[in-house]
Amino acid sequence: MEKFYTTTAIDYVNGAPHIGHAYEKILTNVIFRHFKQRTDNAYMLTGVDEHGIKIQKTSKEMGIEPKAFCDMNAQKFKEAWELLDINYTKMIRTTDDYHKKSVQLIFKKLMEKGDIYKNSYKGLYCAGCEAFLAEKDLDEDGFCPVHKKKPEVVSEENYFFKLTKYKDAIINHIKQNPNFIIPSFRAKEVLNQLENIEDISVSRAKSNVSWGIDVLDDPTQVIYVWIDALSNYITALGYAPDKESEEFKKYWPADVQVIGKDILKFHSIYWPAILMALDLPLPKHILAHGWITIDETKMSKSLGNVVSPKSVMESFNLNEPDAFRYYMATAAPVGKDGNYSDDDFKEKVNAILANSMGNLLNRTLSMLVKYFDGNIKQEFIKHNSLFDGAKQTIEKVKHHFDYYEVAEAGQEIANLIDKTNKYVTDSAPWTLAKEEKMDETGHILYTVLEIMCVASSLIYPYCPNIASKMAHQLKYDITKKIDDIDFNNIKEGKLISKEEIEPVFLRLDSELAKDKKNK
RNA sequence: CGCGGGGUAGAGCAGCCUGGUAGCUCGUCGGGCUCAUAACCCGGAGGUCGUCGGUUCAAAUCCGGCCCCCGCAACCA
Repeated sequence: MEKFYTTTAIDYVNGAPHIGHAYEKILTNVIFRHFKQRTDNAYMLTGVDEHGIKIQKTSKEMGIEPKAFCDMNAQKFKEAWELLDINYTKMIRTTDDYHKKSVQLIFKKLMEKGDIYKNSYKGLYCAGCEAFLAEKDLDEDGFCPVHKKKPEVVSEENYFFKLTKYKDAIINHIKQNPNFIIPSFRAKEVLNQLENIEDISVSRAKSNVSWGIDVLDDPTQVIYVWIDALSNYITALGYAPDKESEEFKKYWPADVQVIGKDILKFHSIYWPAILMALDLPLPKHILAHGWITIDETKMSKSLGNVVSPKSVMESFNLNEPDAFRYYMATAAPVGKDGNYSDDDFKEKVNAILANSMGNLLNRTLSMLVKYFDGNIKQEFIKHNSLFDGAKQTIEKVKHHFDYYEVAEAGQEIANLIDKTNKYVTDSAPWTLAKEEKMDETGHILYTVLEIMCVASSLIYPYCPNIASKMAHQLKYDITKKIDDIDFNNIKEGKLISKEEIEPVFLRLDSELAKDKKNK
């Protein structure tokens, strides 16, 4: 694999990041970290969307400059991703100078090409929606159903993008590339939507919306969200119509662009059309993920059930995000909705990260110390048929990631751990040790430790801190590429002492359990 | 007839494309083990796979009707 480029949607910085924003970033980051194990040239882009009427309004209400308001909120997103160990390559802000400049040139190029034209638009405008509404969208009273206000009749000179020109090409592309949209059932939805598309308005009168990127040579107009926000995926790499950067040439087209199902239309219709108009190749895959509900209820500000990643970490006293990352990444099969609840979170991470995986390493290392003072002897080191199974697990995990099945890949890893736990119990090394069959005992422990090296590599994208702690106790090089994983990691000699053994992940209720015992 | 997704053990889900003894995780009950983070392993109980009908030697799986939930339908991740 030569390179891997993945992107997230850019978040609108009108508020603070919540669990939904976090879900997408974690999902993308797990994918990114996996592919980093397969190529040295992996790139993950994330970012924030900062223009538009809502930010203009909110900042005005707060009495500060829009840019200052954006700075403040962009920082919150940045901090949240740090907290979650999202090691993105770059975070773009649509207020960045290089982005604004490129967007202006992109707009200009599309105009010169004749794909953008000026037209007068008269319609019912809802300020809350920041959009023109059709008659059929209004309720019985002629009000905007979302904002319960009567839209104003506004006539505006706008620039329009000839979306319809690319309609057939996009339909063909989707039909000829069944994996372009993941999951595939969403492709049907998009094809239906394509039947009814019209040219889209890509600018706003500056008198209405001033907080945005100016149209070159037309001081009355500001570039609207489509071209501004969607272009981030290429401007971040240094693309401009007059000059394609080395980075752009290296990474574009994107391998997978991760987005929420709500913005699929824009990413599978508008975005491809813009790329076609620029004579650029389309991304290989658009991955539309589902929603994370909270206790089976859709998260919304009005319900007051918005959960922030920070609060989850705090309520469980977590000082590293691994458990949260693992839970989020495996919360739902690819493209489907998942649910978050405190109980389920605790249950799941305890079962897999502590009881199965953490405990397996712990019990094995403890025995190695107890029976061999932490030493691996030459006689222990020989092939075991479990290695063949582990090799298959690696292939299965890779295969799942090829289709961005992050939760499914996680399940494969859990299966490997379970199988190994069973192997330990079935072969009962503690009994063999009593019978003084020491070579046999040692071989069993050695086998498990080799498997744990593989497990640490595989779990690394989900839980980088836990995996690193595992690797440390195994003296294993966690930076190893996935295709270089072999079963020659545990060497003859001293591996570990009693003091060095420590649980890699503690049960979330372990303190509680202790308290109960004391009573 | 707007479009789409779904209805499978107490809970959450997989299986459906490529029909052939109904599976996973958690919970629950019983047993085992004692190396380990009250952990780990084994076994049991629990489902007429929404419903009615069709195709077939055989249907959770294919086809049709109906009922019920949930999303989307110009920007809420």
